[in-house]
Amino acid sequence: MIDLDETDRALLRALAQDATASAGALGRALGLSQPACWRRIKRLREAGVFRGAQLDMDAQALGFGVTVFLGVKLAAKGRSSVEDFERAVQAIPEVQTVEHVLGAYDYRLRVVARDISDFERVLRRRIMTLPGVGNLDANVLLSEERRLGPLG
Amino acid sequence: MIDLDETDRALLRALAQDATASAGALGRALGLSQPACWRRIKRLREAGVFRGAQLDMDAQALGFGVTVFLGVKLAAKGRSSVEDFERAVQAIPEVQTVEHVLGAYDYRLRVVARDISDFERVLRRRIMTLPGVGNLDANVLLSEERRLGPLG
DNA sequence: CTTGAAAAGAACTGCCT
DNA sequence: AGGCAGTTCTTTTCAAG
Repeated sequence: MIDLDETDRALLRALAQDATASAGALGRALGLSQPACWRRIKRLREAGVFRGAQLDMDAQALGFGVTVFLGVKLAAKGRSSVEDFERAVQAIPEVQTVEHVLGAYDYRLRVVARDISDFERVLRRRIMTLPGVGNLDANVLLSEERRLGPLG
Repeated sequence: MIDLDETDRALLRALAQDATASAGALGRALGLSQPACWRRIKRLREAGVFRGAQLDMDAQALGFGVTVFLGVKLAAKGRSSVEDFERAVQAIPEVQTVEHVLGAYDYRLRVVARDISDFERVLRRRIMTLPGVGNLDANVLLSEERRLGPLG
């Protein structure tokens, strides 16, 4: 845990929106020289603030028009059940995110499909055959907005 | 919607993991020359496949140790209720993602907090005072794994 | 698609205020 | 802490085969 001043927050805000921005460009935007900005970035990186810079692509443009969130409750929760489930779910290509959670569900999955009938195929042949699956709950994504959170 | 060959998929796979990788480095990894790889990237970018390259940061390292997913069901679903809710929820800094969904909930929120007692503050003073909120359901994030999905 | 080269820009280093 | 000047490296970009 590191403490940030206002300039660091502005830097993180900018980087959250465009991870490919250079130190020079960021410095110009913040009224900082290139080396000063670079040193701040280096400090943040060494503090372990950056988990990675992953490109997010337009699923629609790639032909995946349907995104569904699945809440999964396991039927049995022994250790082997959990491990079996995790191993099996990671082999499903349509699953983009696996979140292990505590609450009404045990797992939350983000699943993409080409269309609704394609999703039905994934659900019946992939999801419902997973080992140990109990209750399922589905929510279809209509729209989403990502914000910066309090991290900036 | 664009059609991709196997090399394009490999490219997207690599970029999904590290959006800052250069055309040269990607080309070396794929057995492609730098200009060839660069042209493919340009083609993908112009096809609108890239939504952006956002840096994801370690919330833990920034002092936010608790992530909670909230399922929100609105009490009333008139148009003004929806608009009021959306406007109000976007003013809460602790909310990182707002997903408008269809199903058991109307919205799914990703909320971060410093710790559990900080989350209680957010919940009581921010979330529960949102206009039109009906039922709430919470899931605490234990761990998560992002995968590539079928886009690669 | 490849190699090769030129041009541009980014990363990094000392030194100074 | 930030700025300036400079070097070195990478990346982009444009040729030509």
